[in-house]
Amino acid sequence: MRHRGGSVSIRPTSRDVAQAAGVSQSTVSLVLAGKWTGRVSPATAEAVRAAAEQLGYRPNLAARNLRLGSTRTVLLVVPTLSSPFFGAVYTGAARVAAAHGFGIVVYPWPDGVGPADSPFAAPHDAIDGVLASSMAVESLGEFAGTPAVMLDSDPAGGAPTVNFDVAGGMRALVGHLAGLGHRRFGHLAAAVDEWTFRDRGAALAEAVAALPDGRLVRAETAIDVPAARVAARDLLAGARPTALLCDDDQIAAGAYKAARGLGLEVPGDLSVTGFDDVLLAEALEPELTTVRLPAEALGAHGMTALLDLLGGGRPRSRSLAGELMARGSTAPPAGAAP
Amino acid sequence: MRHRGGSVSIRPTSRDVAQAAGVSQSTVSLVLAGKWTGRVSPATAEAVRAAAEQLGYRPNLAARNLRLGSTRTVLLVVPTLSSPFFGAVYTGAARVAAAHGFGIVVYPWPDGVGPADSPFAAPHDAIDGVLASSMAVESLGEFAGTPAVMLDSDPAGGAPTVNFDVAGGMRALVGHLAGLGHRRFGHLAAAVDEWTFRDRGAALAEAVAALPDGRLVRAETAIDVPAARVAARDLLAGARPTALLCDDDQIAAGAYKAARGLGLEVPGDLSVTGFDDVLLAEALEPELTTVRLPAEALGAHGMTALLDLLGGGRPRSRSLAGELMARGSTAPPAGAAP
DNA sequence: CTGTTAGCGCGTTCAA
DNA sequence: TTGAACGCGCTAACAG
Repeated sequence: MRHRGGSVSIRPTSRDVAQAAGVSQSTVSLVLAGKWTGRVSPATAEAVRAAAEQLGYRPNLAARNLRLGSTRTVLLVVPTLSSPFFGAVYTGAARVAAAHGFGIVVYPWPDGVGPADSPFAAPHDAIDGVLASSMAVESLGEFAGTPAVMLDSDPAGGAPTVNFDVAGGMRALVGHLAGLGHRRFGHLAAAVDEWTFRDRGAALAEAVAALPDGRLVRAETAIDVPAARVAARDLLAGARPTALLCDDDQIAAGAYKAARGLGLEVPGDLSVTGFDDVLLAEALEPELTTVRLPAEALGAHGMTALLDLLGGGRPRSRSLAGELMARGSTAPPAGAAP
Repeated sequence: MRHRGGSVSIRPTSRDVAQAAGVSQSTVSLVLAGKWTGRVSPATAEAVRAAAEQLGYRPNLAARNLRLGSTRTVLLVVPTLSSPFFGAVYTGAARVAAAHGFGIVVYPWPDGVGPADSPFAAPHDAIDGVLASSMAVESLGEFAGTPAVMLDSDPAGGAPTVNFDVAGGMRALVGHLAGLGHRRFGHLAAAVDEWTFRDRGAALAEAVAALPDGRLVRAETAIDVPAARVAARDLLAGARPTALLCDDDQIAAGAYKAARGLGLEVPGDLSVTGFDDVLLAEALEPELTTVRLPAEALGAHGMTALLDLLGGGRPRSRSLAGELMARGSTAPPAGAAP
């Protein structure tokens, strides 16, 4: 609703600013775009700024995007918001994006939701690029064709990738445990068909096989505490590993419960390790030996690669090392010589 | 890379579709908008759909938004992504939004970051409305003027609000503990100046005051495990409450550690309660008695209210009840008669 | 130094 | 039943 004469509750356009400043629309555009030096007199430039300020003018993004064909916005696609992990990824990515005048917007895209579900619910292409974390490149469906960098995903997808060296992390864990004297290992694997978990499993199997007398049993579980508890109980009831390596800190929490349920003490009777080092690791008791994955660096490197890609470059895939966090949940096996 | 008859894989426009189908642009628009009944012959409509499908046409959002003046997108502003809580809020909001053809995009806006930090980093106004969770309406700054619904925020802000009945939750907790025989309470409060925590503290003080012989001591802590541990230790070293009510599950995790550090058993020597019931509550041992806050319902009701607001309505503020989850961390105080 | 002009791709009148 | 023409607000050429 427009009120003539007095104040206007309608959003001012660049034309309104031009009119108020007594210049043309293009002059306004130049001045507000910042690159007017030597093309507009400082006096008129100041007049334009004043008029814009006083009118509370802010450019219409839709129009600007339409004209420019780019939005300086990238989409961070994550499988879920229910893990603190992605908060860190966002923070890292947003920091480098902001330094380049880019914005990041987060789009949780749970697996198994087809693109057909909501034709206009996704930001489609109001974005310049996609940063996708922890998913297969194929499940990007709708965003196919948009420049994309995959995070924590299968490097065999064709898109540039920034990953964690999860294999190295697993080897570090096994090395740590073997150094403590462990030989009989259990693997509580995440029953999720993702690259990172496949890689973890393979690296673990390899590392144990390389150990003289190394033995490994394996069970799968969903990534939640109750499921992990059941899976751990079943595993421990059969074989009797002295160390249990869990694909995720949440799974480790379930393993704790199973161990206590069986009268086993952690770490006295059973060493337990996790993976990720999210908030859970330090909340548990004893605190969890795990591998810290540099999630913030993942986001930052991913955004850097995407910026490179958008600029026409061909960023190289790379891998980020994790860090072994040795804490209270691991100890020499019972009866081992110190 | 798509190879089709040697043509370049440039994004098709509605004009391309029109040309391919042998009709005019407006016909394409009508057909794809779904409102063509009685204005376009079924045969041509089908031809248009086929052409669009075959070309992989998808409308340019920027142009559509410019023309329509609305984006059918709302922004969910959250203070952090590092809490699983907001994942649930998103899920609830997204479900309702999708049912109405709206999309939701998440924008993490940490407290203390001024709007001046990144002129174009925020989605500004490429949105129809804002759903802001767990923040003061004043800190919405940049989005002032956009239709907004506040979630889990101070109802005194002017904007429509959807909140949790945290006061009721606290009363339920106190009732539960008092029923067990507790009279001396400790409050580990979150040192965060947010409505929800102020409300929790007030409700707790009131409930304890209403109890014959009720006593309450109080300490503040940041919301993380190590800080909470220190605060809890200090509190327990002074007064000797038999029950410790924590403003958050993470704080409760720290309290567990402090208790064990002092040789106190939970719940034998000290009952502990949390608030929120996020993943931590069931991972701890013993499992945490806490108040489950219906985060998903919060998001859903908030989105419903925002839709109402966008439609010109005046949604009423409302409050959602929490649910007491009595688990293993609470028991009668030592020496109490059963 | 500044104003005029021409679209970006779409949805929606108006005529045919 | 369909097509031609217009304009959303902005920016980038090109004139003046």
